[in-house]
Amino acid sequence: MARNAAQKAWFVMSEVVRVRIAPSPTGKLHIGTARTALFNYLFAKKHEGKFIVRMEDTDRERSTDDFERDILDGLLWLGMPWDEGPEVGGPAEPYRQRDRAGIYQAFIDQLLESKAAYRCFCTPEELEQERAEQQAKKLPPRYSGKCRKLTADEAAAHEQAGKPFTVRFATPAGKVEFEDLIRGHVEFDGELFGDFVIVRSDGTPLFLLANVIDDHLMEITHVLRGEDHLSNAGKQILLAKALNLFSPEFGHFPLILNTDRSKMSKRKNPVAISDDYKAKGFLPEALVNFIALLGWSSGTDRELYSLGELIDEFQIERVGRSPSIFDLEKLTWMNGYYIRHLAIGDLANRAEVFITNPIIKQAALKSPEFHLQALSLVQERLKTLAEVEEQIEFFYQDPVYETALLIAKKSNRERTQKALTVALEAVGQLKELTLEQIELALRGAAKNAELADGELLWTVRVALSGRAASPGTFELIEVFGRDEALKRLKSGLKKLG
RNA sequence: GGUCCCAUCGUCUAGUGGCCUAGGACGCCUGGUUUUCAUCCAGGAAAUCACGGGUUCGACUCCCGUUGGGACCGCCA
Repeated sequence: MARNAAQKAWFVMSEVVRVRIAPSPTGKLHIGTARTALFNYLFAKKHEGKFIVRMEDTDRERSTDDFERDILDGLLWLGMPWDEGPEVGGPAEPYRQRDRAGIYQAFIDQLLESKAAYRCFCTPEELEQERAEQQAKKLPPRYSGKCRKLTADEAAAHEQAGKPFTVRFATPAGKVEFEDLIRGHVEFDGELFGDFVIVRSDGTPLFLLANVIDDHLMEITHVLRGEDHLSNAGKQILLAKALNLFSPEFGHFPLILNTDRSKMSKRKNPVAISDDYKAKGFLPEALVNFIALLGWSSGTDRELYSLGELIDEFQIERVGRSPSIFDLEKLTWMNGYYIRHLAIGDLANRAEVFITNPIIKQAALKSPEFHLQALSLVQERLKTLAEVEEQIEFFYQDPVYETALLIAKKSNRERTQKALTVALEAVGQLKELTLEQIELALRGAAKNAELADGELLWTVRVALSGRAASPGTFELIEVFGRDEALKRLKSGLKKLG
């Protein structure tokens, strides 16, 4: 636990920016947490500083290893590896609060000794009742400060009797003020905080306290987090002062909202990066780009940025103060944009996990060239990777469709039969299967048979794909090759009777 | 109930006193390219800048108030 001299010296000398993201593993990586992480990451990289992850798992009841795994994997997936934190270590090890349990006691003792904090013997039931009464009287729910008035003897007697106690901060009266990087001058009246609990009856510190101590020990220079922590900053500044510690700079981002303008929540929105976005076929590039725009803008008309470009352009002063609603439609558009701009091999790699049909999987493995060609034909119509399988299915399996679909809008059965017949002939006679030759042959065939181009091309396309909407006729023939194309045209003709 | 925060097209936003009869993006509509869909291109509708008062020669921009919305007030973080 003790840092060696070299590390200590390094800390003292460092003037670099050190920021942290402090998630509690009580749920999967949340959109809001991801955005806070991103802004911290961008801020750190922009200033050539360190991005640190600290797991705040003091809530043992709700914290799980699975959630921690999900959060860490999510950060990595989004492209934000941490310089210090779980699994990579660092000079301020350990980076999980459950492993730091021994660190906090000295600080708690210091607070108790200096009378900046006191033991509270009130039971949860008493407190709950007190709160209920205050609520009923429409008074602000705050601790009465009852145990603060206990004499040393009374407190000792309670302790002697083995009564469980929490530790409360004796919040000093007076103003707390600070300059928030995003909100500007902020001030609170200390009295309004009440004497909040900083240590549980089991002796473990609460977030408010552990946070301050760890930020100090980890030499955090800037605390950048959601606006829901704004009043906590006031409490933590007070706490730091009582402990004789410097407070970091603070910056509080506006919240991300549900459509009904309440704080974005699991109930009303898909918020889990892993389950709701990664698993649904969203690209990390799109998510990062989109999330960055929730609250931040460059001041120009530009909206498309890679992570690297974001690092170059990001300025904390350009983060806005008003909350934003998460717009899934725009994210989806952006995702499609990023998919369209993927190199085809890259698309294939990323789409792989979304292809579950064993027939397609095997065939793709067997002839990767064909697979790549099929993918490139559907690439521009994908909004998410999850749509890949449905889109390329007909390349691998005989198309299933209603006979009527073969007949183009302004055509009829006879003309369609004719179209298929002459198309069959034209494709059969094709010397080389280039887009140009295919088009020439098909259009020529239509002309000779006195058919509109559209009549013929539509039915050929449907015979090949089985779909009302699909990639173009010429492209399909080129990718399928003569034999497969012929086979499908024949089966189409047969359907027509 | 208290404290704090926020307020420009449906949504994300630009705008820091005159360049704004408010710009961009998503979505929506129309047209073009085209065998279909998608892409792409061109165009359009869409914000009395929440409201009311000031300050100023001049306010989306500054000040005050009102209204609306939100966050926080836990032995959660």
